[in-house]
Amino acid sequence: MHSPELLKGTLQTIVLKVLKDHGRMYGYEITQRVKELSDDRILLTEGALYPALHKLEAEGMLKTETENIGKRVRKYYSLTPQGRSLVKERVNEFMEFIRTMGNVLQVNLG
Amino acid sequence: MHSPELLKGTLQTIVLKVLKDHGRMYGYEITQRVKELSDDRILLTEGALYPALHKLEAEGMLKTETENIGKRVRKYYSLTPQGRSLVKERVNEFMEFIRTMGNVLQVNLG
DNA sequence: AACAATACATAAGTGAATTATGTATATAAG
DNA sequence: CTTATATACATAATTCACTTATGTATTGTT
Repeated sequence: MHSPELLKGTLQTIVLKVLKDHGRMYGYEITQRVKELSDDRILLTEGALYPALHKLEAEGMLKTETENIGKRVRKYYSLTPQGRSLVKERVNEFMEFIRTMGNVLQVNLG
Repeated sequence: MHSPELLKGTLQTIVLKVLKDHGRMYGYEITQRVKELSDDRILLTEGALYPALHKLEAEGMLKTETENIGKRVRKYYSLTPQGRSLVKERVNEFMEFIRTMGNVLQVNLG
């Protein structure tokens, strides 16, 4: 696992980008996908993920559809057009941040 | 300026690496150097910097020398051998984090 | 004379996260 | 069969690194 400090501020970016790349997903699925993509290095906690999803939905960035799987309920999230813009913004912001950090730390990233 | 959320957790890494690259520096000098290296994108606040320096000193990562410049006092910080190890650790940690984020976000960083 | 820059320091407040707790179904193992 | 693990959601309490605010004082600029 990563020193979790560095992860701060990246949750929204991660959630949005994963949703963009994989389309319609439910919360638990997002945690598993991120775990897989990060080779077990990023383990999203439910206490962080669900509030983040609710917030993005309230802001109109995500829309939801509820599905019954057996007796269980699944809540699928997908990007709205607004959400699609936000992904680009957030990813660009992150890449810009990395470029800056590369200069400050004088290291070659990527 | 960057969305400051992303900066969280990078302060120690920045301070240590800048001290490694430039040797003996005082607090205000560090803020100016980082501002310059980041092209005005990272502006360290005193409220964050000074406590961070004090903590690193208390942990034996930095040592200090006080100098009188006119009637003003300057506190110069430099890395201890332990501090030198920590820099490598922190920078490696950051690069590893970037690599992971590259995989999760499916983008080419650097 | 007034303002900005230099130079340190610490206390109060914020907010995104962790940790803890709760509910419930499905499946594998023993 | 019953216990543990995985699936699936949700929210409240707490933490802690940071921002913001405040304080002191010297030096350089307009």
